[in-house]
Amino acid sequence: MKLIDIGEVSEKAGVPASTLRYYDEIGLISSVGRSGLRRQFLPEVLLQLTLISMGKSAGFSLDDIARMFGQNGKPELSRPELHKRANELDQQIRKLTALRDTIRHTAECSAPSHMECPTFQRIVTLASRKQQKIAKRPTRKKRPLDRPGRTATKSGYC
Amino acid sequence: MKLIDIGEVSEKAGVPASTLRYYDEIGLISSVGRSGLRRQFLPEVLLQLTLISMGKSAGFSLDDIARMFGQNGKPELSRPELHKRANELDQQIRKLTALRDTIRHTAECSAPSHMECPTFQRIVTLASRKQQKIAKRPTRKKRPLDRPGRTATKSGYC
DNA sequence: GCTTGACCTCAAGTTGACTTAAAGTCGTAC
DNA sequence: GTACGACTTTAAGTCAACTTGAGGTCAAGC
Repeated sequence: MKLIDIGEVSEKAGVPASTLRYYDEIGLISSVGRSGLRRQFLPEVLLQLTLISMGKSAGFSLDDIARMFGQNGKPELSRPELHKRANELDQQIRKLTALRDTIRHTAECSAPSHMECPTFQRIVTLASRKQQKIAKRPTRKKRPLDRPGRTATKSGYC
Repeated sequence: MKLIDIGEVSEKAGVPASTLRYYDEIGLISSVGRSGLRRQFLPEVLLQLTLISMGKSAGFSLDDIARMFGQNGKPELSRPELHKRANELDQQIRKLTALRDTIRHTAECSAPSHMECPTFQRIVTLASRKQQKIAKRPTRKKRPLDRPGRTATKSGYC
């Protein structure tokens, strides 16, 4: 089993060595030895760092991440707890999708203030409504949010 | 135009009044008047707060959020910059989707350590690979990531 | 043997986003 | 007219996640 030292990990993962030291210190990753003073890691640490990066971009705390993928290799969280996390992620993905659509829309929309734009309002309120009730919403014919077709709107912007 | 005061905004948006004051102070939202000492807001502040919440859960800073949806109603960012933001969000959505699948998988997989599980590794590395090259990847028949069908894996876990 | 560069430790500093505390000010109900 | 409760201001405190700085150590190349 080949060990890689901190410099290489840092370079391959694109994570500063100081951060790796910090992660090691808090037990999020763990070095398996030293060569001289240099920390050495198992190759799988790269996979862990990918997970950490994904977790962070989802807004999880390092603590949460550690609990989800314990450095021993087994999650500390129970199966239902993990599923709960996954479902929360689903929620968040919907939020981000709405935000993306909103941003694309504001980039294109000619309304003087997007707050006045009905399409804009629709995307946002629709997204926030989804937060509350997921289960039973009437399935409708979808059309792309940022190009709402030919239906004229009151303001005429979109 | 009906004004709503800070208490009501706080309650309706589920945001502490102290936070609203803070947002007001840094110019992320703006109160339009006072009744006595109480800040009063236009109803559209609720929409703004929804946007702020979405932006935050995407990891944007309050500064970024302000720049994307300026309180005047017009974004400070240029069209291409907005599209760039939207594309970054697309990236992030993919990341979160991979993370969700990974979590669901670790919840179900029986491997003693998920680091050893080939399915796990596949989800994660696939996700991180997507970060680099988006444009030209060969389109393949998809199958759901966490139930990889009948193909036996080396370890036999998944 | 000496220098160099990449690491080390430990403590302290930084940043963003708030929260809390203390002391004050209104409008309303009694 | 006074007590109450919901607000106000300002300054200071908190928290996570790092980063920085100072001073030290080690292996390799000259």
